[in-house]
Amino acid sequence: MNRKTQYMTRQREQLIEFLLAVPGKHITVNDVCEHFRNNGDEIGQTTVYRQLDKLVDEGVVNKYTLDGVGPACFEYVGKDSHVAKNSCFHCKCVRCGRLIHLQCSELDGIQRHLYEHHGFSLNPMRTVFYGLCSDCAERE
Amino acid sequence: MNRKTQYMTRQREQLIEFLLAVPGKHITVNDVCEHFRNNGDEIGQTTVYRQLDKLVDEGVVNKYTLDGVGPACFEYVGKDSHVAKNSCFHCKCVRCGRLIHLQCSELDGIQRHLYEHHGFSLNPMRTVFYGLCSDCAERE
DNA sequence: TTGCGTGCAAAGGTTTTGCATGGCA
DNA sequence: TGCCATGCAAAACCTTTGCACGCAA
Repeated sequence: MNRKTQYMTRQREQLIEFLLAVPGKHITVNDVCEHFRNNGDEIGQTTVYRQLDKLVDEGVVNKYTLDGVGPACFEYVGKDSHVAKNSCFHCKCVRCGRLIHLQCSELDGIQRHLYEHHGFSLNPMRTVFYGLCSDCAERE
Repeated sequence: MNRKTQYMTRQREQLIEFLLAVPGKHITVNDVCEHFRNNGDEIGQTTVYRQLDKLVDEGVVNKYTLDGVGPACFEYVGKDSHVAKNSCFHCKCVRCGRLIHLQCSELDGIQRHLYEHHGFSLNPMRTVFYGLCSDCAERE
């Protein structure tokens, strides 16, 4: 769709800088716009969408939609996210909405299994596990 | 939100019948509406949304948004989907869009691990693994 | 008869697109 | 200077809501 970026514009630079400053956070397009609006440096919403798309294409930013509801979330994952060195998984509680980050070596087994037995190269950063967190499971 | 259903209306009956007729398929609200439009039996879009919501609440239908893009998909999973006997997982290729159904007992281990070590009750039916299918991985 | 279900129309929220202008290399 | 990037406005989409009417039990 959007493959290559050629120019380093002010907007692109500031967007990347912002994403780098909030590692592990899930940022929406609106978050980005508000941040810059509050800082005096406006960036058009359309531009944010387009630059984020590019960063996703380039593989340095990750996009997910939590539970298929609401706006998409973005997260900077770095230049070598395709190297499975940072296999952080996400669990999302479908009841209370809590998002849990898991950095668990055990789960890497899934990745290996999917690859070896099903020929599927899992991208952990893009995958969200849905279910119930312990609190909500107790309450059910 | 919408908890209990009381009435068995024509619309509800036909919707369920339709879902039962396409097991394993991922149906959108639009698919449902079109199907009935072509059959002379119209069902209002709003009603489809509302009945599907109820069926999801009741646990007999499953909802997902593939890759956070486009409309939500629904699939009939039956009355005892909460019993983990039918742990079908889905893998979605982020490149070609292919959707792969996996019925693999090995993957049940994930479920157990998440529960025992992280207190998280995974709902396999709602979870989609993202990554690359073998064809696309080869091409990269 | 009661109150849930239906469906139209409208609103709401997110994302995309067209197009003229701006700015990097 | 040549293109890509920007950003406004508008359109496109998907989904939800308000409200009057219909209908199952």
